[in-house]
Amino acid sequence: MTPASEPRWLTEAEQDAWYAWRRMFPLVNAEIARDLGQDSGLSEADYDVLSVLGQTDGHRMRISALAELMRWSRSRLSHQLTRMEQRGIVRREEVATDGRGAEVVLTDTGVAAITDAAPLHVKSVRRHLIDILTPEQLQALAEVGEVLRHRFGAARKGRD
Amino acid sequence: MTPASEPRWLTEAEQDAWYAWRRMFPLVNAEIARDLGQDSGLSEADYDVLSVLGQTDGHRMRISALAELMRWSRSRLSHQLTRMEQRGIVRREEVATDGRGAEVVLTDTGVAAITDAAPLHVKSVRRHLIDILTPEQLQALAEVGEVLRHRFGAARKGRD
DNA sequence: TCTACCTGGTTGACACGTCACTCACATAAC
DNA sequence: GTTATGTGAGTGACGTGTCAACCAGGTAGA
Repeated sequence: MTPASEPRWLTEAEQDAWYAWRRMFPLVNAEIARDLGQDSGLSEADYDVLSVLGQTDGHRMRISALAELMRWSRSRLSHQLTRMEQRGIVRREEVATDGRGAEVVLTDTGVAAITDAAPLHVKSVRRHLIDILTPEQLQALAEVGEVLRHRFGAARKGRD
Repeated sequence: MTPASEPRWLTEAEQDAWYAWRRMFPLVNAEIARDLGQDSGLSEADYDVLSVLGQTDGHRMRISALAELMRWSRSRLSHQLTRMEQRGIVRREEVATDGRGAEVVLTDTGVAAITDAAPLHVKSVRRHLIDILTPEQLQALAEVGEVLRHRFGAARKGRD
C-alpha cells in the first residue's frame, strides 16, 4: 500500500478549541447533574422528560411524538420511561385510536417533581454556566450551536 | 412554607445559549464517535487511553498516574482497562517497587490501533467541528473553555 | 510488634445509551 | 380475505460511567 498522505493535523489554535470542547461539556454537565440529583433526586434524563411533559396539554403525549420532539431514539425513551414508571413519576396508557400506540402521562408525583425541581435547576444552570459567561460569550455559544445545527440538519438530509 | 421567591428564569438570549449548549455537544460527539467506531473499531474512551499511552515513554504508565492525567476516576479507568485488556490492546503489569501498584502497557496491537486511527480521527474532528467553524468561533470556544476551566479549578479548591 | 491509617487498585450494583431484534397492530396490494 | 410491508413500541446484550465497598500492601506511632 502507498502510505496515506500526511493528514492535516490540528494547529495550536485548533487544538485549543478542540480540547476546550472536549473538556468543558463534561465538566459543566457533571456539576449540573450532581446538583439535580442532590436537590431533586432526578437525573438529567428524568428532568428533560418531565419538563417536556410538564408543558403539554394534560401532561401527556404519544410516546413516538415525545421521542421525536426530544430527538431521542424510541428505544432510549422506552428504557427511560420504564425506569421512570417504576419510580412512579410517569405512567403509560394505551391509546384507543391505534392498537399499537401508547401515551406517557405525568403522575401527580411527577408533576410535583418537575414543579419543585425547575427553580433549583435554573439556579444551578446559572451558577455553573450562564452567570459565569459574558453576554458576548453566550451569544458566541448560541451562534456556534446554530452553525452546527444547520450543518447536521443538512447532513441528515430528509431524516428531519 | 412560605413560597420561595420567584427564581430568575433565563432570558431568551440565555435560553438560546443554554439550548445550544445542551444540543451541540451530543450532536457532534455522536458523529465523531460513530466515525471512530466505523473507521477504527474504537470507542472514544479507547481512543483517549490509547492516545495518551502512545505518547509515553515505553508506551506504559502507572495506572493512577494515567487516571490523574486524564482526570478520570480510578474506578472508571479500571473498568475501561479491563475491557481493553480483554480485547488485547493493552496489558496490565505489576510493578516491582510497590506491591500495590500496576502499570498499563500498550500491546503491539494497541500501538497499531492508535497509529492507524489517529489520522482518520483528525479528519473526522475537522469534518464535524473544526472545519465548520470560523477561526473567531474556534477562539470563542477556547475562551469559554478557559473561563469555565478556571471557574471549576477554583471551585474544586485544593483537590487539584 | 501491633495497631491504625493511608493508598493503589478492583469489584459489584446500578443508571444510562446504542444496536439489533422481536412483536403486535395497521395498511395496501393482490 | 390473504399476504406483504410499514410502523409503534418493548427487550436483551453490551459498553460505559458513578458510587460505595473492599482488599492488599505500605507507613508511622504506641
